[in-house]
Amino acid sequence: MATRHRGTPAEIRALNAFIVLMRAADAVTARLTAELSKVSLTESQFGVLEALHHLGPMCQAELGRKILKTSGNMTMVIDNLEKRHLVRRERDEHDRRYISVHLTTEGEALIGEFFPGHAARIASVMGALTESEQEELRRLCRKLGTSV
Amino acid sequence: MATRHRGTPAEIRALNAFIVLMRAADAVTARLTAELSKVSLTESQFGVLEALHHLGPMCQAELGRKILKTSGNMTMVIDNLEKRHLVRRERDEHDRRYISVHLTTEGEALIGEFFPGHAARIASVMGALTESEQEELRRLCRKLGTSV
DNA sequence: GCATGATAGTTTAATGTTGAGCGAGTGAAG
DNA sequence: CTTCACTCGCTCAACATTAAACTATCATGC
Repeated sequence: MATRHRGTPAEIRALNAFIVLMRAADAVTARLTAELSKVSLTESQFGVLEALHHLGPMCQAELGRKILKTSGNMTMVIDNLEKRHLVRRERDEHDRRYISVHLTTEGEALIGEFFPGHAARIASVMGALTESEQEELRRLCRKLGTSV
Repeated sequence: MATRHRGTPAEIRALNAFIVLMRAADAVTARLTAELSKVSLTESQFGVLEALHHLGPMCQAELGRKILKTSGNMTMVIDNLEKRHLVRRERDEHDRRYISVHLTTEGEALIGEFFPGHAARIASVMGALTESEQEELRRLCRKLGTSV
């Protein structure tokens, strides 16, 4: 049989906290991804549309930095958005290395219609916690996220 | 310019809590994935090895339930582990639909050597929080995860 | 025995993801 | 001006991921 790993109580406590953190993040993500799939958007595609919607046109590299993806990845994600005419590529005239990505009218309509519901769903899910619990979760996660 | 979404204070609070939750989960995951890549293991591959190490041989469908992946996915992940001789497939004689997956000596050695450090790294990351903060995070995430 | 339905695993198409490397364009230092 | 370092976007190989269709196997009920 397998040899189990035995940890200290502190390690076991940390592992338990870690596991529920991951499960919670997965559960919320799964809930939101299910809604995204109804409009045939992946998480990355949504991230791009949302960034363009809220921040205006920007180049692929900057989009990649916003949604934490590599440049090779951005090429594919934007290719697929472009196929559906949700975004449009435009070569920068001043610095020809850059390609700024713009929402089309169609893309603007889609994200403008989808986002409010998306935000409401997040609020609904987080509503499982009280106001003070949400503030505490925010504090703990911020402490954790900035320490890594 | 883009039209910003305006939410209620409650919605904004929920969105902020949501964002830091996701960032924290991403940050911790990135930290662990970086270590996994040093032994050329993906998250899914590690999940399979860990499950086999701690729970003993089991079939692909059960492994898929453990690490929350589809059956089609398990075929590829286990294919890749098998290529590296870390696991071995064995057709069940009683019910020939099942294929039980076993760790090889090589696989057992790898996960047995890697796991303690993995657990220690999780403990180290979670150590950014005090003992009571970890307990509180666990409580909040459990409440959140089970309500979705 | 045989039809029916359920389950295990595989395959395929589409998308995502990374990492590495490549070619084009830019800017600065010499 | 030329070289050098850098950035940008693209390509490629490998692996991940899902959904759907498919095959093989088993169990149940007639």
